[in-house]
Amino acid sequence: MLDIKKIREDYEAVRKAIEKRGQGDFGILEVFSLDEKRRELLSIVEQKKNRQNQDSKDIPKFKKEGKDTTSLMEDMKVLSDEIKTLDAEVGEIESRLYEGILNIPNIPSDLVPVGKTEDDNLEIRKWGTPREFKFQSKPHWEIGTELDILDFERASKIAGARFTVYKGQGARLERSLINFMLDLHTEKHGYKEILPPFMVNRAAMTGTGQLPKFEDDMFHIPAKDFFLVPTAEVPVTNLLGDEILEGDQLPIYYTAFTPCFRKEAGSAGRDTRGLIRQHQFNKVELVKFTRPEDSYKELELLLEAAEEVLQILKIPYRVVRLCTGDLGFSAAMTYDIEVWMPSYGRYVEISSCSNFESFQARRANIRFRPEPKGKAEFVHTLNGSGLAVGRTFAAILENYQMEDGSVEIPEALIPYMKARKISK
RNA sequence: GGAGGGGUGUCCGAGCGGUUUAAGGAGCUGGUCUUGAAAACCAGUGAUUCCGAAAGGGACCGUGGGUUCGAAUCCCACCCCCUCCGCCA
Repeated sequence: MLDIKKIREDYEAVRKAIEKRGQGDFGILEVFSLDEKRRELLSIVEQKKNRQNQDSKDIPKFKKEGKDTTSLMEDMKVLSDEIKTLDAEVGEIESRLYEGILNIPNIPSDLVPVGKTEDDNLEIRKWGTPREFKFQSKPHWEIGTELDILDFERASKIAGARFTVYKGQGARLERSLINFMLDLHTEKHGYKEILPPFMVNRAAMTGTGQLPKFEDDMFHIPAKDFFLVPTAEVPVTNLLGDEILEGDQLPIYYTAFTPCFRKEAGSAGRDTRGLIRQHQFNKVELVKFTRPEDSYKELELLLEAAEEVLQILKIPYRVVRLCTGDLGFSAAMTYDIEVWMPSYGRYVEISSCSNFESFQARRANIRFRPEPKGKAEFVHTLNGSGLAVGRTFAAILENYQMEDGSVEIPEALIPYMKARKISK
């Protein structure tokens, strides 16, 4: 959520910045005029309320003095009705204003390149060299099926398309990756491990920006009006919602493993095979709460922590900075880490590391005191995948496949797997 | 799921239709006293939010509605916490 004061005072600049996303102005003018209308009505109704407050003190006083209060009460009735009408009008405007401002995306940072599609993203760096296969390499879904560690057919029998069953060493590899990532981030990078609920309420989903705009992408549990988490970002960021932190508590680093649930409503026909696009996938997430002045420095550190997973696993990747057209709704700036996927013959997103600045903090109401007794300010929130586990699994199968159909285990995972390779 | 109890300011806690601009206490800040500290005493004290340049005003007693001239206080719905029963890993 943007600061309404900023829209009010700096309307043109905000509108221009939003339009850099290339998807129109998101109704910012309506928000601007609703805000004006609201303040206009507010001063009228508050004046009337002041009079109501003053005059209603007379009633008990007069009654005590034995005076007749009938005519005063009749006047007050009229005033009261006026206030009710105006209050309803203000309420109506406020809810439209709130709805409107919730649907305006974040302002892209100046560091974000202006562009339309992912082709305009800025490559920052590459790590590792894609392996050249001396045999016909296979896509991970074939490797996994042949080794009987992935079972897509039975998954679709019990659930449907875009689900997977992991079996045997496959299940163990997935579990090993989760533990390896959590161990790395907690032991080396100073993140505190969180295991949150996998369902959250509407307020939490609104706090991080998934609602109201993207309700169709989420799995909803009508019985309790809960949503299955689309990413651990939602429960973990909202963990500190409606709190005022002390300045010396910052920065706060959290890491969490959760499954993630997404409808993938708009991606019918894309990545239908394999682990790349599933309704349910595992992810280890990194979340930070920082002082505003530190957030971009912290973003670099968060990105490096996520990159280190692939470095240790020795899988080639590159880092891109998303352009304005590819930037997510809530983000001010995002780096994607893209892993080399031989079956795709290109780099595929495996992590998205973003600085949301105060956009989520304002929605979720997460503040801190810069000085011990000072005025509370919004923190900056950041998060990134560290990493998407299913895609890491796929990348290992493809990048570590052997000619005989077996898969070598990356060195760092051997202690977790208690095996050096997966074979039939 | 059933039956009770409860959600009040930084904290504890009173209030159950109108001098409540939320009692009292703790804490915090300043002062008096003291060689210093503690204690005692005195004074101050919404770390909330909205409008406003300011003065000032509005809102806020779990959340949302309602009744009323007037609601922390009455009514309805919902959420959360506690105790007991049922069910269950």
